[in-house]
Amino acid sequence: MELRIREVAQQLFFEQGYAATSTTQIAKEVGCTQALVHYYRTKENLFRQIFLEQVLAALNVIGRSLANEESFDRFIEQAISMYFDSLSSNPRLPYFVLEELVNNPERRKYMREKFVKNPTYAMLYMQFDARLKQEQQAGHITKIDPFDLMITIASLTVFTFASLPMFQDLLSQTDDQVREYVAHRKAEIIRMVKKILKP
Amino acid sequence: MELRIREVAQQLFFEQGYAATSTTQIAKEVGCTQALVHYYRTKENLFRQIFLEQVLAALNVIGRSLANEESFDRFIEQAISMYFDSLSSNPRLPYFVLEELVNNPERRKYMREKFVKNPTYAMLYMQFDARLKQEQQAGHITKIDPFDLMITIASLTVFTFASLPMFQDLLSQTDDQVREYVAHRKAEIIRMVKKILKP
DNA sequence: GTCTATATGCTGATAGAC
DNA sequence: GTCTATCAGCATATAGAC
Repeated sequence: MELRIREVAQQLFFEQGYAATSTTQIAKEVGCTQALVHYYRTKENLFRQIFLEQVLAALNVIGRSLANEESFDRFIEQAISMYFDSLSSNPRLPYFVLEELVNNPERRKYMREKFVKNPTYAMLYMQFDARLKQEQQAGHITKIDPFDLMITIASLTVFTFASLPMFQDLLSQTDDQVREYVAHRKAEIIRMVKKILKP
Repeated sequence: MELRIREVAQQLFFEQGYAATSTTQIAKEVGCTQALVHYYRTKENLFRQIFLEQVLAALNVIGRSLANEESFDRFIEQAISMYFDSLSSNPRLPYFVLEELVNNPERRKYMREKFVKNPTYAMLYMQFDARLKQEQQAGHITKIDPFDLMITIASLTVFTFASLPMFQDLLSQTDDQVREYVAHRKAEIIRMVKKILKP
């Protein structure tokens, strides 16, 4: 049952956020009593495990894309493409992470300890930085700050997924139209980032 | 007192979101009883008035920027610049609107009725579309879908402000550093959008 | 208009039987 | 491990005195 609680909790946290999801609701969907959700851990503990796992998975995708040794254009294309694809089965993740980090200073602190100060993840950024400098010196791309590039790609990707429910409802789109829209934005973002990077 | 309740409520809704803000907290900060917050209206009613007012103000800024008759580059520059400046005194607004629209299907429905189906705002988009087509035909900019351009600018702008608390805490930035970062992103976004639009 | 007092419901969490 | 029963706290909202 522990696994089922985690699965259901994850889905509900994704869909509604932490504050809007009650342990009672989790229990109801799992089909157990509310007390059982608390037997293992507190709500905050349950959340943290799920949150951490998801962020790690996302960072993993980014990490793997950095291993790409082809041309920089291909690298950018693949990195954005991989990220889009991994999010297509998890479209609520970007908004979920954004929401919890924006609303909860405690979690930002937790993330700083866990990731920013962690050599493994600091290294990811160093690799990205090094690769970018190398391509600049070879004249393949224009001079650009690695942090700026990172934020730009994150902005375009995260917003695409975070605004999906808005987009769907405001413009009365069907599920198929939404899928098409995401595919279109993926291609468009790749195209734009490449253009931005042109010398 | 009615005005003070609205002012305080607005600030708290901005900072914490709708769900996390209680009428008790509003009353405490106003300095009146909790019952008084309910004398005029329900919490949802109070929220809607504030929400509507803020979205209208934001749309107004966008509307005014469209009136710019100078070169398209100047127009883009001014539009983004105006939006950034108006948000600098209201940095929580983009996240606030995003959060409430993502989390609440009722409010998306409300927004669709209020804005998408409203000729005044449909016209804003038509104006933008017309201007873009005109500049394309004159060969000043590359061919681009107006909706794509809109979403791209929104992504870059909204994410800059929405991620501000994250950015500040994760990288331990001072308030001055944050201001500098926002100014930097503003310039960078203008530069990128111009480059994307180059023929 | 602003108050006190209170209704009603939901929350997270715990104690303790089996 | 899973249950029942129950707690204390906080939420929104309302009734009614002044």
